[in-house]
Amino acid sequence: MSDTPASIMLVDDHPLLRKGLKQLISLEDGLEVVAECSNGVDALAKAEELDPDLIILDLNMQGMDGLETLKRMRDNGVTSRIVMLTVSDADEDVVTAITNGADGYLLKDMDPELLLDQIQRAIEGKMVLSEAITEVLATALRRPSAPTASKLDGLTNREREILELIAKGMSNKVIARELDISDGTVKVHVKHLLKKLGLRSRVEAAVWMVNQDQ
Amino acid sequence: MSDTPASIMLVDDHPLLRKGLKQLISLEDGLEVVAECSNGVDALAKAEELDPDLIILDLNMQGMDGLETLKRMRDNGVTSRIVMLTVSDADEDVVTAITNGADGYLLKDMDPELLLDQIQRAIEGKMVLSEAITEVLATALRRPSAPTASKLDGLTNREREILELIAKGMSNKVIARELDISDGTVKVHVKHLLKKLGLRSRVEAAVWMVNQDQ
DNA sequence: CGCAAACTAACCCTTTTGGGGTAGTTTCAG
DNA sequence: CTGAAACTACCCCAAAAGGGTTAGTTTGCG
Repeated sequence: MSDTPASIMLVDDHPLLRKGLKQLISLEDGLEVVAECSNGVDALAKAEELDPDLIILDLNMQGMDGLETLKRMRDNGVTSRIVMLTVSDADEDVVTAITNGADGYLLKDMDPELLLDQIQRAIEGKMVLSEAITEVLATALRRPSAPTASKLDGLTNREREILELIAKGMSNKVIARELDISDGTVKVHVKHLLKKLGLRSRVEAAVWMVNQDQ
Repeated sequence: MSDTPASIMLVDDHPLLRKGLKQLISLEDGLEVVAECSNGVDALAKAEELDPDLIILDLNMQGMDGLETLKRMRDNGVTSRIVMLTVSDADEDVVTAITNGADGYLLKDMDPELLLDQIQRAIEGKMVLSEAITEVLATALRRPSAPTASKLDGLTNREREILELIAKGMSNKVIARELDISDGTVKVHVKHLLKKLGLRSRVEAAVWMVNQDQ
């Protein structure tokens, strides 16, 4: 062990969870939480400013989500080890996270003691993955590239965004106002996303999407 | 204040969140966490055994969810005050929770200090609701439509049948062939069912329906 | 730098959708 | 028996959706 404690930054929009995590970490010698952020934007700034040893990053956040935050951090040259922390089930996001430079992917519902172990291991430079996750990753790697992460990945950000709005029942006009673009443009995106997904109408798209995220 | 501390039971399948909550509560005089459960089944047994003053119940749990647990507790004669705790946004579940006997509905992402206040108020016998929730409840009560009876019951058999096909993404023409009636007739049924459900398009209907049967 | 992709927007056109109406048949409760 | 409701089907019409094209701007990559 080194003489100075390892610095850890927490990014999660749930104050309670941050509190729990911080308290858990404080129990351990050699670990110190040097910053807490509740959103991606703050996290970006803090990460560059403090350059912590480890960043624990929530995947599901309001505004800029964890994956986006991760990507931007790496783009900005942040070299801290970054571990994604996420609720519940084995997401397909794990592949995206790893390819975008995450050093680990842990589930929030794991045993606290085990979580602490994993945090230690992450700081030591190892890649840490929850049990349930390793399988997902394994099967993902077994299939070299494509079929893993659903047809959603074939869509551009805008298309995915619009698909989500369609899945809320919105019309092109409403979506246009929501995104502040013309409804003609929305139609273009809808057209493209339908073609990419092999669907024939926005209704099919809505149903598909709603069933997609259970 | 009474002389013995108020007993609190935590039910949540996230150990971390339980930890954070427990730590938060321990800071407060007069409050004591007497039990923690990670699932609904355990919670049912513990609740009857310990009869705590307050049960804090996670809405989103694996297995038996919070609402089901709540209902069964009340069915079993548990008289503890029960406050639902849930992630993020203003669900419509709040109505179900309240009608099923919940004494409060709080969001996990609220400020910890405020949460503590609310817990105190709940123990004092008050109903506690997060800011965002009061609105939902208000609008829900403003429409005394049908608490449980679902708007589906207002539809005729044919309309319900067609709604289900819409929820599979089918167009009027396809539905017509499926049911062996003219597409003009399908349009009539769609028209009626949209009106009855207060929706503005088949997309909204599809989304509503898919979300309806989980 | 040059090129590809994404995003934007407009044009054209056909099909689909949804709202209004009338109207015939059947079925079922009062 | 009478009447209401459901189901059927058509009419008209305006709006929305979707498919095709062209085209300008920006962004990122080699």
